Amino acid sequence: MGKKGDLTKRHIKEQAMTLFAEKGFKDVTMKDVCEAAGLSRGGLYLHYGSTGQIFADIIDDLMNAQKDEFSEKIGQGASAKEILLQVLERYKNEMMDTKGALSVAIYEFFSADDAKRDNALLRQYLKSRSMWKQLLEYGIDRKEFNDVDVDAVFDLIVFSYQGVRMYGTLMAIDEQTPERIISLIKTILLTNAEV
Amino acid sequence: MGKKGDLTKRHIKEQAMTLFAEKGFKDVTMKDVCEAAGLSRGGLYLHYGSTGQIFADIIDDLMNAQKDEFSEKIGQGASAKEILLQVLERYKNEMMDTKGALSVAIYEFFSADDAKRDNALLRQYLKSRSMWKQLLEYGIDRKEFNDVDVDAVFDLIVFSYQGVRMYGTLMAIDEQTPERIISLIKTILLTNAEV
Amino acid sequence: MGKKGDLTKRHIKEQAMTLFAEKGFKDVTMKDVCEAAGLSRGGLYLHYGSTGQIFADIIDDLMNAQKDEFSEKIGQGASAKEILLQVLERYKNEMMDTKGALSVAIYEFFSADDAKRDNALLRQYLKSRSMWKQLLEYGIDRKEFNDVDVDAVFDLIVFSYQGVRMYGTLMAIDEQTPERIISLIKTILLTNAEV
Amino acid sequence: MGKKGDLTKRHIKEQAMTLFAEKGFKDVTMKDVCEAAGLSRGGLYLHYGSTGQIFADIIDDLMNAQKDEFSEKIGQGASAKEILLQVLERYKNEMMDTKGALSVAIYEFFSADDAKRDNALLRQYLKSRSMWKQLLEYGIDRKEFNDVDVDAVFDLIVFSYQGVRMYGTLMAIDEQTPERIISLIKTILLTNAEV
DNA sequence: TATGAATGAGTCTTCATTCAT
DNA sequence: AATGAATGAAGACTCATTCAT
Repeated sequence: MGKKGDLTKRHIKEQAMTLFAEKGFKDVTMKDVCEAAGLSRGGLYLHYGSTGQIFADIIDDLMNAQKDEFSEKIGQGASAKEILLQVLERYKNEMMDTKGALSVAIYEFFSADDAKRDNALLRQYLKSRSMWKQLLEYGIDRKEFNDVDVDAVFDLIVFSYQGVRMYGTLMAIDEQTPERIISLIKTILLTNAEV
Repeated sequence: MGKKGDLTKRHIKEQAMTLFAEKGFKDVTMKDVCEAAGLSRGGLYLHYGSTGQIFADIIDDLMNAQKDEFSEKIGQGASAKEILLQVLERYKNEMMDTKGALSVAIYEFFSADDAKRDNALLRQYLKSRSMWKQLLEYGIDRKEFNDVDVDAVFDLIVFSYQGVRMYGTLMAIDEQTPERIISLIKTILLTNAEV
Repeated sequence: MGKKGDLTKRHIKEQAMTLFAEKGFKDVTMKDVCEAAGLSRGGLYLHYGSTGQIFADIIDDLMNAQKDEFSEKIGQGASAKEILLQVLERYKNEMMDTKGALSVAIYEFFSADDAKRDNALLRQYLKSRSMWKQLLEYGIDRKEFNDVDVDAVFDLIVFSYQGVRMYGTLMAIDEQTPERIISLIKTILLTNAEV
Repeated sequence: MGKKGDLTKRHIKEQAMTLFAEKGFKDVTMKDVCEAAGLSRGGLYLHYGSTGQIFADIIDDLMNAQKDEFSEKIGQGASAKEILLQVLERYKNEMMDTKGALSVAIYEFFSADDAKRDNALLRQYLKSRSMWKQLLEYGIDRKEFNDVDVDAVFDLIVFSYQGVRMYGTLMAIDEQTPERIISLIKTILLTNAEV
């Protein structure tokens, strides 16, 4: 527990994350990581054999860090609308945070090699879907949300969100865009969308 | 016009396009293109100095090939709903066409280097936006569409479309997803969406 | 026929052969060959992808260069004893030529990797065997040689020859050794070995 | 004597021997030995500074283990022919034992570097020679062996033996070969070789 | 004694790019 | 226009070796 090697690994991941955020996945070399982490060639290879391993480790950490943000609140009988407004607010901010880190890298990483694409992303998507469905059904039950096609709304939310995030790294997206998308989603869900 | 060099260039672009579709942008080398095009090193360099030039040329061709599909029909007084259903049908098919070519490469190309992101994508986005706004306003005018926030609906359509296309290259997306998204968009726009 | 590339290849093989003779197979690096041949890194890789390929090519050349030295003379009805004495004389000289080139390298090369050992050496051995058997049987027929076990004598000749060549590269072998071995072989074969 | 360090050294040598037998000398790295011996890098270096040291140590052990197998029997007035047949039987078995360990490694080790070839092999050769000469002269004295050139016969025996052992690691040698060679040697030595 | 993290040198390998023909 | 040999730089990867603990 907590050996020296683990510290170094964490340090490598932190430095590498910055690089991935800046340059995407494919343009980061082991040499880059060495220099960023202040490690020698051999020193880095002691811990990771490729940028792919580093990236996969980072992704793993991120995914494990993500928890179900809805369940607890639903358990406490919170208002579905409140929960929704909160998460949409967060989504909006993330959509606007263009440099927001890893989307480019993730895209390159998972598109690189069939071996990688297997699971991680899909698992993440499914997890997110089950969370959202729970919320949406909860809201519909409580008559807080309109009686929509839960799957459709989820797909619309998640893919428009991802679309904006990705295109935001490629071109200057109008600041109003996230705003507008979020509003429209509210309109779809909330009966009296006096947002 | 129509010199031999242009023929060779076209041939190079065709072969390179296949490579870009397979491997994305960053992983295609000039060497790859040489081999694919059956040209010698020197021969290729006579026409293009880098994969970036080839790709930019390809993108250019694609964008120039895209014409305003709505204007004409609107001019002829066609039904807004009909126009909408047609284009959404096309979008749906494109969303399902996973290998559908260049999205990965485009993403890598435009995310690569600030110099490149200039505006090609943005121009494309704006062009698309003005086309859609024209259609949407036309439909609202004719009472065929609900009285929605035109900009918001456009953003929702285009970014959810792009989101699906991109994620479709990263993971196995449920075949129903494009279906559902398109239906939901219809619901938003069409008063009696008995789709 | 006779392109520039072939000239370069020959040049590479010549320079590499010197290196292999000096250092054996495993200690010669592609870098060594580059420098010896006066070629750049990339230049060498244009022609050969590994020292193994170079070595295999050299071995191939050597084996193809080797011709049946007995057949013709036998066809001319030459004296078996004369043919024998000539070839044994050559063997003796080769046994004494310690630096004599590639034995170390050959040993390392063929012992390296099961894939390589398959054939080349065995084929060479079998070719040599059939040549020798022809000579020995010819000599026995003509009553010039004693009525020996042809296979046994061949094995004794070839393996003692190889044993001396190999050990000669490892330690200082008595100059008389080849002499003695050759004489003994003559005694075995020739009825009145007043050699 | 008999310290813990000696135990570790013996353990290292045993594990390394396996590696040398498998891969020859040049391809075994200190890292390999670490892993095989279950030692850390630093731990191994405490005992040996290079694979050369380990190998030299192993060779030393082997040579010291070799004792004069003839003297004693000769002293007891045993039959020369019996002694001969026994040792030739052993040689035959060793020739057939292809994986029989260290010949490749020995060859690479002693051919590697002039510094190493000093004399270990030569000493071994001379020791073996004096043993054999003693036996051969003993047999000739007792009229059990033909009156051969003792040095010549020794060289023939030892080098054909070594030749077979070495080539046996490079190519598939006919199982009959050792048989035939040994028989022929008996024929040379024994008057009535009704073997 | 022993550990294992870290260093740095050496080699491999692949390309973008040039140039004589 | 086109060829393809050649260059040289960049990055990958592996070890021998050291050293703080």
